[in-house]
Amino acid sequence: MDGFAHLSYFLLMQAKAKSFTESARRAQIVAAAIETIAELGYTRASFARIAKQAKLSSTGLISYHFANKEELVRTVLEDVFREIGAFMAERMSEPASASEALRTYLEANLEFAAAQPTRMRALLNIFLGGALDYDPASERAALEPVERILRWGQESGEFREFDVHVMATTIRRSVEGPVFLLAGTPELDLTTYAAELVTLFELATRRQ
Amino acid sequence: MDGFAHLSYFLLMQAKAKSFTESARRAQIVAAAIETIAELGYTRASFARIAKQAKLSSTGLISYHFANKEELVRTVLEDVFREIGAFMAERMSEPASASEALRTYLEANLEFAAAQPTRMRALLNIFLGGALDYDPASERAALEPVERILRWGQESGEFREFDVHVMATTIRRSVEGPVFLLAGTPELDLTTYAAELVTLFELATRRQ
Amino acid sequence: MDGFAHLSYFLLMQAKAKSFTESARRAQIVAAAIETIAELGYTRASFARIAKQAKLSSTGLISYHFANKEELVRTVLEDVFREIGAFMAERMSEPASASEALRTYLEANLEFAAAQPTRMRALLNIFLGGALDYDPASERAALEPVERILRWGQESGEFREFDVHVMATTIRRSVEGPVFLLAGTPELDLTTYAAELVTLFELATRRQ
Amino acid sequence: MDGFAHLSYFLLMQAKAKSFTESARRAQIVAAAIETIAELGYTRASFARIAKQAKLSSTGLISYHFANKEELVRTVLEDVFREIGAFMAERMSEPASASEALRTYLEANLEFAAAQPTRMRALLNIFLGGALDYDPASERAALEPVERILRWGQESGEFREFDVHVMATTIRRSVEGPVFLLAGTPELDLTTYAAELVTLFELATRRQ
DNA sequence: TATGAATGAGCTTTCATTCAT
DNA sequence: AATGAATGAAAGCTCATTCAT
Repeated sequence: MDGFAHLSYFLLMQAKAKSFTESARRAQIVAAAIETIAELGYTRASFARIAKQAKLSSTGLISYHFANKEELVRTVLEDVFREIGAFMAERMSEPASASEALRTYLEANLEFAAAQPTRMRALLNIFLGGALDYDPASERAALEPVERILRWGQESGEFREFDVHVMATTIRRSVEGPVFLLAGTPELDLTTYAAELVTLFELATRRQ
Repeated sequence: MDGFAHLSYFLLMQAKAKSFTESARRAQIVAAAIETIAELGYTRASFARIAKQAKLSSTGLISYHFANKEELVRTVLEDVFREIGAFMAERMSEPASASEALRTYLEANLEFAAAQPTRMRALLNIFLGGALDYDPASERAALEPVERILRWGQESGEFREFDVHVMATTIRRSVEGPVFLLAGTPELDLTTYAAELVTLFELATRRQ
Repeated sequence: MDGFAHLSYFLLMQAKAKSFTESARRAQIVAAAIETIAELGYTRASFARIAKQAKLSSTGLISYHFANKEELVRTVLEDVFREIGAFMAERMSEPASASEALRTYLEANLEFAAAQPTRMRALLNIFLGGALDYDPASERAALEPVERILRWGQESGEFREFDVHVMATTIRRSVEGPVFLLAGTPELDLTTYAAELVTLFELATRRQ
Repeated sequence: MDGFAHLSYFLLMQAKAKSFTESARRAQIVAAAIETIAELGYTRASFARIAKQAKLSSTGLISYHFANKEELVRTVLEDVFREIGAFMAERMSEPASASEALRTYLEANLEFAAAQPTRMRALLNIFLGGALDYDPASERAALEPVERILRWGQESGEFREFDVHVMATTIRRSVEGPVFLLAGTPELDLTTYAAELVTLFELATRRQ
C-alpha cells in the first residue's frame, strides 16, 4: 500500500550475522554513499568520493566491506526501502475506501519525501542515473500498488472508468516530482503540495 | 506554446558563422551522440562510442568540433529542442481557449514522443543521467508555458482555483512518463494515452 | 619441422593495416614487454614496469595500443614465433632421413636459443608463468612435429620401437632446458650442448 | 639420492621450538597452501584463497604464523621436500651399480609423482610461477645427485663418456615432464612412462 | 580540416601486511 | 592464539582532452 516497499524485490536476505563493528562501518559507508549519490548523482559517486565523504583512509575499505559497487548500491536501496517500509507501516491504517487509500498514498509519499529528502534523491538518482540497467519489471512493480487501488475504486463504483495504467503512471510520477523540486526549492511546503495532489486526483478519478 | 522550446535557454548563440563542411560534421556527430545516448544512457556514451557510431576515425575529431563534452551535450539539446519547436509550430494553431490549449499541449507532446522516440530518450537520459548539474532554472523554464496556460484558464474562469505550480509540475511529468514506458512497451498506443491524459486533466482543472 | 612455429596457432591475422608510427610504438612496447617478462617473469611484468622499461609516460599508452594484457601477450608470442619461423625457414633444408631431421631439430632449437636468449626466456616465462590457462592442446601442438619425426623413423626402420609420446616429451623438454641454464651460466656453450643432445638421442632412438 | 631433497638448501633451521598448537596450525595452513597453489598456480594463490581453503577466519592468521609470504612458500617447499625425502629413503636401497642407481632414480621420481600429484604440481607451480627469484644455485643443487650417479658410472666403466651436466639436465627435466602431462591426462600410466625412460637413458648412457 | 598518437587523471578491485583487542 | 578491521600500494583499464602534423 505504499509507493516503494514493493521494490523490496531487490533485498537479499543476509545469511551471515554481522559483527557490531562491521555493521557500524557498513552503515557509515552506506550513509556516505547515500549522501554522495544524492548530491552528485550516481555516476560521479565514485568510491573515492564516498570514502572522502565518510572520512575513510582508503577506497579499499569499501571494497573490504562490500563485494563490489553493485552490492553497495543494492545495500543503499535496501536501506532506503527499509526506511520507507517502516515509515509506511506506521503511517497507514486499513483504508475504508479506495479514495481514502488513494489520498493516504499521496500524502504518505510526500510526507516521506519531506522527512527523508536525501534518501529520496539518492533513490531516484540510482534509478535514473543508469546504475541499474533499465528494468521494465521494476517499473511495473512500482505501479502495482497504485493500480490495485484504482481497480478497487472502479469495482466499488467510487471511480469512473479510465485506463488504469495511464492513471497509475501519472500518479506515480506526480509524487516523484517534488523530490526533484526540493533540490531547487528546499522550503517547498509538501503539506500543501499533497493537498493539491489529493484534490487533483479525486477530481480526476471520481465517478461524475 | 510547446513543452521544451522554452529551454532554448540552453542555446548559445553562435557568433561565428560555420562553414558548410563544419556544419555537416557537427550535425553528423550530434546525430551519433543522440543515437548513442538514447541507447546506452548518458554515462556510457563516451567519445569513443560516439565516434564509433558516427564512423569517425578519432575521438579527437569530436574535441576538434566541440570545445568539450558539455558543449556537445548542449548542442544535442539544441537539436532536440529545435526539432520539438519545429514540430510544435506546425502542429499548433492559435488556441481559442485555455482548455483547448491544454488539450493541444498534451496531445502534441505525446505525438512528438511517438514521432521521435530516439530524440526523446536521449533528452531524458541527459537530464536524468547527471550530465548537467541540476538546474532549477531550467526546471522552472520547462514549466513556464504550462503555467501560462493554467493561469489563463483561471483568469478566464474556465479553470477552478488550484496551485498552478503543482498542477504544472504534474502535467509536465505526465507527458514525460510515456517516454520511459516506450522502452519497455514499444507498441504503447500514445494516441489512447493522450486521450486519457486529456480527460484526466480536464476533470482536474475545470471549474466544477 | 621446428619446435615452436606450430604455435602460430595463436596468431590472429590482422585485418587493418597499421600506420608506421603505430607499428613502431607497438614494436617498442612489445620489445619492452619481452625484456621485462624475460627478466621478471610474467606475473611481475605489470603494465607499469613495461611502461618504465619502454620509457613511456603512462600505462595508458599500452592500453591505447593493445586492447588488454592478453592481446599484448599474444602479440609478444606472435613476435617470438615469427622470429623462430624465420630462423627455422633459413636453417632447415629438406631432411633426407628421420635421424637427420631429429639432429637438425635439436641443433636448430639450440641455435635459436643461443641467438635469441631473451625472446626464449620470455616465451617460456609466458607459458610457465600462468599467463595462459594451461592448455593441453598447445602442449600437444608443441610435441606434434617431434612425434612426426619419430614416427617417420620407426616406419622407415631407422628407429627402434619406443613410446613416441614419452620420447617426444623428453626431447622437447631437453631443448628447453638450456634456456633456463643460460640465466645462471650465460657463457654456456650451446654448440657443445647440441652435439651432446644429438648423440644422446641418436643412441636412444636408433635400431640396435 | 633423490631428485629434490638437495633443495633442503631452502630450509631454514628454526631456532625456537614450536608449541603443539602452533605446529598444527602451521601444518594446516601449509596443507591448504599446497592444495591452492597446485590448483590455481602460484600467482592466484592469494592469502585470501588459502585462508578460504583452510577455513580460516582471517588472512591475518597466516601472517601471524608466517613472517611473510616468502616464508610460507619456503615452508611449503620444506614440506614437499620432507615428503620426497621420506619416500625416497623407504624406496631406495643401496644400489649395486650406477645403472641400477639411475634406474631407481627414474622410477622413484615417477612413483612419487604418481603418489603425490598435488604436492608435485604445487612444487613446480612455485618454481615456474615466479615465486622465487630464479636461483641458479638451486638449479645446480637439483642436478647434483644425478651428476653423482653419472660420474660414478663413468668411473666404473658402466657408462660411456658424455657431458655429465648435459645428461643430468636432460634426465632431471625428463622426470619433471609427466607432472605437467598429468594435468591434461590424469589417467597417464606412469609405470609404463618410467619403463620407457629407463630404457631411453640406459641406451643413452651405456658403454657401447 | 582531420588524424592518430599521447597524456594523465580517474576508475574499481585485489593484495599482503599491520594492528588493537 | 586468534580475530576481524584497516591500510595503502598496486593492478588493468577507460576516459576526455591535447597536440603535432
